[in-house]
Amino acid sequence: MPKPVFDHKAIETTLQKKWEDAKLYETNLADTSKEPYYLLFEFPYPSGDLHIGHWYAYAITDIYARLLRMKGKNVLFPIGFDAFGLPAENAAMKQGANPKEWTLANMEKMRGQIRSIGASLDWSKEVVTCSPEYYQWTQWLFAKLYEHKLAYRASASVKWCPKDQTVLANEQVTDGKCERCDTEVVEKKLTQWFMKITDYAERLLSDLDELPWREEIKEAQRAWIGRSEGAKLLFPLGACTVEADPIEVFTTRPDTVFGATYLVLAPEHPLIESLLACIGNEKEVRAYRDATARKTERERSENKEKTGVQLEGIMAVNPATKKEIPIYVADYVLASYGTGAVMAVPAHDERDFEFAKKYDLPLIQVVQPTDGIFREPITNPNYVPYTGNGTLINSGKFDDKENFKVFSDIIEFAGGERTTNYRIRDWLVSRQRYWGCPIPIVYDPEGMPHVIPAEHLPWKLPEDVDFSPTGKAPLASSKELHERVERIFGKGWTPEYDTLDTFVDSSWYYLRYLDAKNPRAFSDADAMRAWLPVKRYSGGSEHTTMHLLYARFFHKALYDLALVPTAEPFQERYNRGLIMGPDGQKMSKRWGNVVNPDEMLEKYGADAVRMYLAFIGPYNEPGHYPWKLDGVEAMRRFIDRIYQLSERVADGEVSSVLQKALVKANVKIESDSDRFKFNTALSALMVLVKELETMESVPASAWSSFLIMLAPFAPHLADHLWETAGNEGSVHSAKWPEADIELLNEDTATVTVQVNGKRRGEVTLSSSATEEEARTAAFELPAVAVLLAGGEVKKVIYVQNRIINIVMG
RNA sequence: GCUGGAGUGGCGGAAUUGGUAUACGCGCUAGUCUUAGGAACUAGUCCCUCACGGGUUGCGAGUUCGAGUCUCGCCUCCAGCACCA
Repeated sequence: MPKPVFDHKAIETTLQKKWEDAKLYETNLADTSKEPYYLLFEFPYPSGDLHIGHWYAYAITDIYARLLRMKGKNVLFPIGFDAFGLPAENAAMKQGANPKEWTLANMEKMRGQIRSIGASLDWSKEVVTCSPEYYQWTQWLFAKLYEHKLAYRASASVKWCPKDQTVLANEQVTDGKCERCDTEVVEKKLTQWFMKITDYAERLLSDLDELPWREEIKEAQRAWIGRSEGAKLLFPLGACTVEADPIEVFTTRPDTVFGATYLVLAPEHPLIESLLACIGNEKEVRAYRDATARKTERERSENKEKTGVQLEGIMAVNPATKKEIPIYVADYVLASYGTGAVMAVPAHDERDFEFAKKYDLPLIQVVQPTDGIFREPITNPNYVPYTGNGTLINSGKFDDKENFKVFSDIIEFAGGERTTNYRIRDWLVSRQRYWGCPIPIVYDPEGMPHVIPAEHLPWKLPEDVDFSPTGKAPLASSKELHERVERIFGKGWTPEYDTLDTFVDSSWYYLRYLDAKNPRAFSDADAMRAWLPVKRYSGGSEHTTMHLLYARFFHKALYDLALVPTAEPFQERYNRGLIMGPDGQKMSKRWGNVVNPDEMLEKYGADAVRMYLAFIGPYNEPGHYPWKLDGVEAMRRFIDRIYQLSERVADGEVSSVLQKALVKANVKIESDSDRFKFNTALSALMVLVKELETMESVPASAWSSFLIMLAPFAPHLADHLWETAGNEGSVHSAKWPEADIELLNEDTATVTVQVNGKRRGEVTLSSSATEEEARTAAFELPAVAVLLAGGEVKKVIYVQNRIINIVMG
């Protein structure tokens, strides 16, 4: 007779409908009788193709949501769509679709696919960033930031993606390429909208210390913010026919200023233009400037050989030595960092050394190493620049002092000031694309920007638009938008054509979940007080220096405007791993290794897919996991074994052995799940099932406890068996069994016996056995006795219930 | 190059945080059932050895009664940053 199997096709969708009809997962945010727990994952972009990775994101966090609910927490587990963005526009151009319709259709399709995995999501709070109900508040918040000078318009050299025909934020450029399409970016000087994230650099950095995030994530953010302490020093110009301010440099090594033998300006340094008139080699300098302007930053850094041109006929004065030193323009100095000018200390800086060698510039050693290690002297051709600490020489009155002890004194002596510099640049938020949130700004006839008053929000995205990207923002082609602006603001007024980067939309969506339908405010103050910060936030590693940084900035800015009650948005952060194709490669149509999620569900069922994903590895660290059918089949077997086990359920007493097994599983599932280690939690469940399988009949009460523990992992199977076992309601409304840890205290314990640290056997002792008793028992072991005869016992180490180690001479 | 994280069976990964290394699962081997199975079930499965034994957590040292876990040095992989002054 064939064994019965779990008929997932018939059962899973029926149960999902039942849960939804019962509104089982709609969280009452005002319910204060239970402790709130805000569990969040990064909301999806509606690309239209659901990836197994989506389920990995939702189904595995769902395990925890279900567990917490059964443990009596009021759990907020919401979902929405990050619905503005480029792919919609690209599809529009390719297939002639309308970006809005394309997006809405994809969302509808994905809602069904997401639902089919059986996650306990609260859809009633769904947030869609491209809906006017949402983006009016993105605009409102932008206006707030603008009023407080945290959003501003400025001309700057920015990164431009030639393929996507839009500017990009620095964070969206990896290795000189567009994050999205991998095209090499170029620099352009453009007037754009920025957010003043640099104002928050220090707090974004120092507040990391208090966050219980993985060091990896925190370090990546620290590196991105890139704080360095140093000084600003002024180098006045020598004789020159034009009146010019001193050249300001930033240095982290003011202690080496006596060794600065030349200055270098970045090719884009504004001073060069005003000096061109009084330098001897104007043509040459212009030519060099133009040549570097044509290169991308990447091309500049790839060129290992340093290049530059001296500004002839003009000198700067070293403020420490008062001596005149030459000035160069060279592209190894970046205009975007510090002051765009550096003092070169070739004796103690590798880059300056390289440049000085090429152009035969003088080296002055000012730091003498004191570590006693032999190094080539500076007069030797093999000299390598020494960048460490030591004793100062050739430094006037600072000679013989330790360099790091006189930092401040030297800065003062040279007339400079201490400063801190950050690598991070202001966040560029405007995009020359259609499918994004319109920037709520209009320009008066003089071209001055004005924020659009709140009564005109949502400032709607026009529909009569030519999407094709020409480098000019598509919104410029809208007749309706022009008419709207003139109608409301007057003749000669013009709209802002750029839209906001989607990362602006996603910087506050977790606030909107708390009051998703509110037409009067972006969120509810009481709800924010009760629910923020988000307790646990799960997402992808790729967002460490993008979304995660932006959202922290945005939140802090709102905090300063008293709009949110906490300084940080997310308490805990977990970066999830990646589900790869069966071949271990990233799933891609190009490799033909894309796993169709719907087929998996059809064949194995949602519970098997869920459990496979849970078991694949620890969820609290980002690994790369190939999708293996063998693994899914194993979970399918496990499900059927449980299903078959249900036929043995009968009335009866729960033995103490079984009781212990239940408690053990309970404790492990709880503690492992708290650490997002669902793989080991599930293994505890497997051990318990093995235990149950050894029994002729499974007592009904033990079976119910088991089903509750199974419920987070296999919600359909558990609820179905809960019902067939004759229980009331849904297993998902049941209470998690209280673990009686006392039961785990065994009367006896197996104690390992070691001689000189080597395992020689084990003895079973009462768990309260004294050292004396353990010793006696251990000495009686034949394997031990043999060794005892050959020597003298020097020491005995006894760890109760664990180990006894006999140390012999 | 700098910074951070990590190296455990054929594979994904366990190890109460210093106390029986390899849980759980995959794969593999043998068997049972079957006309057959790439189904299901049962048993075995770190390495060397017929065995007795011995060895094993990237490599080498150290601390300790005892080290996968702590310390130091090296190697390798992953990630972030990278001409950042």
